[in-house]
Amino acid sequence: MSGRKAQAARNDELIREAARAVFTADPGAPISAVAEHAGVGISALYRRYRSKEALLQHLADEGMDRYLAEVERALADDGDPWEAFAAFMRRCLDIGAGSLTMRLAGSFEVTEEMSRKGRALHEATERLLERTKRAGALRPEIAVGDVSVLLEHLHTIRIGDDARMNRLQHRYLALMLDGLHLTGAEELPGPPPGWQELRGRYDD
Amino acid sequence: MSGRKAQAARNDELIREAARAVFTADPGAPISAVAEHAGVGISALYRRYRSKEALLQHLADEGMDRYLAEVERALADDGDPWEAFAAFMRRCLDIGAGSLTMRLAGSFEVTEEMSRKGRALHEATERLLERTKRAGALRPEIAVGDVSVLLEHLHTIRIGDDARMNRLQHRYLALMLDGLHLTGAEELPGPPPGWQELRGRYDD
DNA sequence: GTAGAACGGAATCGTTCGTTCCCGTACGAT
DNA sequence: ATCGTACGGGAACGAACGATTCCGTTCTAC
Repeated sequence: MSGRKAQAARNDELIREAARAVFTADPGAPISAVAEHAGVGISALYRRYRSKEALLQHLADEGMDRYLAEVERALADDGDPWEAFAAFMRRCLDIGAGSLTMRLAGSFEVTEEMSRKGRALHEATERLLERTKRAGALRPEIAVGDVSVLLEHLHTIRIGDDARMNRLQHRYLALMLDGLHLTGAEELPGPPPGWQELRGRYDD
Repeated sequence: MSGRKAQAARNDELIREAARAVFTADPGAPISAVAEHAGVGISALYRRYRSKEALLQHLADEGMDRYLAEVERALADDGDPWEAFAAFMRRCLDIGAGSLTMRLAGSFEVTEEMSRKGRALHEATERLLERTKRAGALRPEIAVGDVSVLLEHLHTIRIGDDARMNRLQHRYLALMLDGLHLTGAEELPGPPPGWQELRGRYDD
């Protein structure tokens, strides 16, 4: 329980958590800010990740996994399709899923593995949207890219402390969900953002 | 028409325009990017503004004027109140009003004059919202702070070239307007962002 | 032709940040 | 209790970036 090994194990977690929090708040944050937030020294960080880029890759990869888990959880939900979708969006907002990866766009090399995950994730989201539309609960013109953009931008709302910020993010999510649920409304302008457009930002 | 004086006058405009474009795209952009975008040298810039901060102040101030002009134009519109409000939001989106000032938050000293304008602007927006609500066209829980946050964040959507970007911004504005127009919906969570909260970001 | 306003852009001077290095410390085997 | 060692803290180093200044050039007005 105690001892160097225990501290090391605790630090593993501490560092992952701090990195997620710090880079979500500010994708361009210095690595020293992560160490500080985690309450450890810089070398504890470099012992675990070769470089800042390696840490970012790890974070993005982990973020994709979390997001995928949420989509699958929503797909497994047999209740009201709209409520399942809305709950999915709310959870994504809380855990930062679906946005970290995109906010980090351009700051690291994209591995083949991540590309593959990205596609899988895209398809799973597509299935969720399809199901919700079939139930007549979601505007038919909404595409996967819309979900990405919406989640990503909800996370950029950063006012007040963490609790207040979360509350405000949910306020605007609620507003958008109301808009998304409006199946009878006039069609939205412009085509939704496509796969290419969103991925394009990684290749700066 | 030609000559140094003419070029100087042209540069005045060129520089203002470039600064607006560049800092709207990236509030942290280097000053050399503005010069480059304007097609002038750096000294042309420093001849007009004492420092970067002075330029930012000028820009923010100008942005407030533009925003105020839009609110007043909307208040002067005697047609359908909802349509007047929606058109107001669309115009703000196009001219970058209501967002530049906030995106620059923290990067310069706020003058007393700007504080005063800020309050005036807040009150004018309040009147516009009130009128729209009285017509039963806007959710009653929407506050001025909501409009600020919404406009500000719509501008952070930056995908593709300028034309595409603008189109996407309008796509999400349309979605939100549908949400805002929904007077019968369940109340949004959390209190709206207040004057203090929004201004607080200037004092970093 | 010459003084002087405006320029363009290179040089300067800080600052910031990723990464490396060195040292102190506490664990755990003897 | 003690020594070897792995680990973490944080100062030091060097590169990159960007605001500001400086200097030589150009073009206008007289």
